[in-house]
Amino acid sequence: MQKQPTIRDVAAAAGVSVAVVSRVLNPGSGPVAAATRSRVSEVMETLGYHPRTAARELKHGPPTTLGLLLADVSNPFFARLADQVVQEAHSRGIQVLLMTTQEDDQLESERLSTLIERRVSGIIATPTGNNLEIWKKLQDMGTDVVFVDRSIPALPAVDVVTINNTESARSATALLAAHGHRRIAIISGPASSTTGRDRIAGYREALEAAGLDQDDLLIRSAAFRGAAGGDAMTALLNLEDPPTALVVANTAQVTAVLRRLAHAGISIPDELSVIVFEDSPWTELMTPPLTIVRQPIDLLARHSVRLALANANGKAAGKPTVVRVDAELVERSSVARPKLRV
Amino acid sequence: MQKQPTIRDVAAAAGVSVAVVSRVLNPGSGPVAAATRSRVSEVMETLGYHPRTAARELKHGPPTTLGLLLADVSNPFFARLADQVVQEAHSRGIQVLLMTTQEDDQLESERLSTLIERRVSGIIATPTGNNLEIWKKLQDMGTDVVFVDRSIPALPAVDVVTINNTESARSATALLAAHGHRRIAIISGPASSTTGRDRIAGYREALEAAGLDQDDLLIRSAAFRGAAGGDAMTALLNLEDPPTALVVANTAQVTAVLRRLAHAGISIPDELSVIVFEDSPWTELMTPPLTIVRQPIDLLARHSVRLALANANGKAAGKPTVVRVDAELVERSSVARPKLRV
DNA sequence: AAACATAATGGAACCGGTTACACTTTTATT
DNA sequence: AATAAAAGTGTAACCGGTTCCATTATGTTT
Repeated sequence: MQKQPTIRDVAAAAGVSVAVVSRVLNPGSGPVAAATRSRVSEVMETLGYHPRTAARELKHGPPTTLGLLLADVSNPFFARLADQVVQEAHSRGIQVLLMTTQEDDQLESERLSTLIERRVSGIIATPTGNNLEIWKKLQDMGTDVVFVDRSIPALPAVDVVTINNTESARSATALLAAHGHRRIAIISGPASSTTGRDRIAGYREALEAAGLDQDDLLIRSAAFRGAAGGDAMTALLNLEDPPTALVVANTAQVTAVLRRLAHAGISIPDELSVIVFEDSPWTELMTPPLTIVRQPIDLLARHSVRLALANANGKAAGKPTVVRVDAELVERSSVARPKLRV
Repeated sequence: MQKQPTIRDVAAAAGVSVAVVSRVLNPGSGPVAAATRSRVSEVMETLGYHPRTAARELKHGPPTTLGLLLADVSNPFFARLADQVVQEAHSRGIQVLLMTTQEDDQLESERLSTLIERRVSGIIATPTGNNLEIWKKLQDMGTDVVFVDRSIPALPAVDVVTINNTESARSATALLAAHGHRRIAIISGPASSTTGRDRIAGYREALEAAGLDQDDLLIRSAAFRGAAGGDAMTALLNLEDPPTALVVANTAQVTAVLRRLAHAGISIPDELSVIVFEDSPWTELMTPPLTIVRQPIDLLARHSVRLALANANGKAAGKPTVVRVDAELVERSSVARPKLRV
């Protein structure tokens, strides 16, 4: 366990002052003679010198770290988002601190405290919906906050990057209606989430446009975590007049819903047409291949990183940006015309 | 954009010295009168004071950050690993810097440089297999390096946490042999990876134990990224004497292989029995539900974090620890007796 | 009440970089 | 050749915490 050389060690070994070494370290911060530069570089090499980030950040905390605060990373949607965010950040020389909330306010608040203490330049988050004061404080401090996938209406000043949830649910529902379905159900995220609300709104729009009756019994919310999706599915199956088609708009609950369907022996699409919000490669391998709503995760990531770094890069804090990217409806084989009732 | 209060602002406002404030900040570092403590705490609250991590780390870089260097996070195996590592780290008050290599030496080397500059206390990584000198240097510096899922034989001094790959592949192969299969194929990771090598070794052991002939044509390696798995599958199907059973031991290529099978119209398990190394909830939803090897990701994560923090917590650097956890063979319906050849 | 241990606090150096400013050389201008 | 401008380098302060050590207040023991 050798202790690391400092900038002064390098300066001494190269026979120059620390200022010169610093200039070699930060090209453009001042003139250095070519000969000196190469000598210093050489010394750094032989000494195995690496400047300490902590010390650098002390002077003027440079935008070198981003906080990525997600519900969890076991959900493939968030996993791919994390992957893309990390890649995008790396390509700009930025590091990513990954944190998870498990959808828990308290944990979220703790994570935010650490991010404050680290003085990260930006935060990309899927907010739980609470901790309003902390989010505000973060912005006051000049941190670039970007909400991705969801938003908090009570915080209109925050940049937001989401897919066009209303439109996605609308087109999925419309496709089912076009196939002749009249009893179309939706399982969505909790109504407390903007995601859930928007998708249900789109669903309603589609029903209305198709001239179909709305039945609140066909609208089910399922929490992001746990087995809520399965229970919602069971409830739908037990309805007096059960649905002939279903949109599973809560990404986190897709497999739980399908498991329940398999368990109940419901065949897709003969007994139930299904469209899911989920872009796993597995959806195509199912029997039958599932019709899906594909969310352009790479775009979400790219825009999020861009916004999270925007202010730090000097762009004055103007009005908040809202980016809404379109999802893609991929038709496969889980949607068919409804069977006539016996 | 208000500028943040410092410890001196707090000290001034509370009418005490910075030393006292620091002691309030770090309980146990020295005595503070109860009255003073509460007054200072109050001032910190009203001023909205948050100590800067960068400044704290400057004195004695405390073990507050872990580097997690994975191939990528879009792979569900790594995603869940990341999720568990983050949770485990958080429960100990440690933050996680997430980085990805895309299996690229060059990128790995760059990531490691940033981790060195940050003086992270520990690194959990799935190494590409190169950059030996950097890994060594990291250890010299006293960084706790833990390889997870894979290892580098040329670096025997590093802690390693993996599943028991040999045994996992052995038992999967043995199950197929027990069902009467004599032509059993395996698609595994590249032979350059310990994971790939160990699994093939286990496969061979099982064949030998069952008294079956070994045919190198039945052993296929597929790179971790890209479509290599599909090509390997095609090659197997085109064999003069194609296999009746298959172990897909390269987690990253499972869906690619299955896609090729679906495309070729091969029915499972009638024409081909299949066991995959993969624990996605989707495997159970397939037709038929797949027999899988389940890797105890939570254990991998827990041990990794423990080891990555071990030395930092004062435990002298002894001999390297190797943790090998057992995977679980979950029998479902993708394995059957082979059909008699016509 | 004297003597001493202990608690509470403050002053100032230090961690390892960056940077404003002063100073000394080169190089360019007329 | 004199002078101005530019290039190269060094000194020391600073960032915001932590911590050693000295000093003062409080409490205990005989």
